[in-house]
Amino acid sequence: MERETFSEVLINWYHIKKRDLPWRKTKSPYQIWLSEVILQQTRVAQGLPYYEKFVENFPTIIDLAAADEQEVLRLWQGLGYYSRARNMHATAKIIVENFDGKFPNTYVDLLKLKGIGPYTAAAIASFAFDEKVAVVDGNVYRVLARVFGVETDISSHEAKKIFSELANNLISEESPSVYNQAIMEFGAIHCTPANPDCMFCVFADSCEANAKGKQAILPIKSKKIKVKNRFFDYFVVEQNGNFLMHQRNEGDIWAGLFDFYLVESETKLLELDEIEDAFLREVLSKSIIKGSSETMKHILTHQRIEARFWYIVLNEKIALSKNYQFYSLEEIEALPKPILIEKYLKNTTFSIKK
DNA sequence: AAGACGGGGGG
DNA sequence: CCCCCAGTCTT
Repeated sequence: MERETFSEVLINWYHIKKRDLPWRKTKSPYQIWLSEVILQQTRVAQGLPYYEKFVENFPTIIDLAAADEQEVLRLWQGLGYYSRARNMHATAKIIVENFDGKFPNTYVDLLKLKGIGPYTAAAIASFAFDEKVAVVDGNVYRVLARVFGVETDISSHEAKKIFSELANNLISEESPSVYNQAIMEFGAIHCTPANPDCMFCVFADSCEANAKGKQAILPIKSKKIKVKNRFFDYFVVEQNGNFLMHQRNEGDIWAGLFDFYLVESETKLLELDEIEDAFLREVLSKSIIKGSSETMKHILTHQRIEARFWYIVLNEKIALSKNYQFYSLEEIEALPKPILIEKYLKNTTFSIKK
């Protein structure tokens, strides 16, 4: 296929079929950046309400930079990959404080910012500044692998280079921005992972995968993720209507989010007499056990968590450690929390007496 | 080059 | 149950 033909056909398709999405109506690099970070590894349907919330709460990069990280994380709650929110917040501060609030306007400079990798730099550079640089995301891998019959393993080192070069050869000279939108839109709603609509495809006659019936195997992806089992016994310690929580550290899931006192096992949920944790032993000796929740399963891409929540009421004073603190239910509402914790709180009624 | 990092939706 | 999603960062 001629390159002119590919981008022209694609762009013609796009003008007819594109969805009406809010970040396509702006040239604001801030709003485009916001949408791109939200949409990393996230579907439009899931990200859309978050985009609206962020634009409403933080209309400008100044507002975002001025916010507390906890506030940003709370707004991000439920979207996952929380380092995206923390990196975005840190980058907002850098742009406001060091760059006088002006967004870097080239691919190369954008790439230097935290949380902005090759995909997002290309997206911002083309959408906001009309730079001719091709985006390469999961949609682009799929569309190009199928239409051009590229069988390079997309999880291999060389794939990034091969697909990137191909995409940059195909990109429209006149409207690189529209081309980038178009190829991703085409991958998202027409050339879908499962059941692509090849029957009514604008590339039906030229697509390699369609000719050879290889839609199901392209793109080729070899990497398999290992799933780790984890068992969480959470201790929901109440004292005078307040609950013990702390902010999770980096180096594990949910960094920066708040949860209860956690005892983890690699093999099974624990019974109370198996608890060896010294702090918890002391807490238990001074508490009334109100009961435990049903086992809750929480599935992440790379982890399968079984969790149980022990609700206990602490009657005596105790020395706190590890950045733990008591919070009222009202304060807890404002804290950023993992969905697992949010679900537990939602399904539990505490009989609090003060 | 490989692993870590969330949560939801579709088949 | 398995796969994928407008990827990036760390080791």
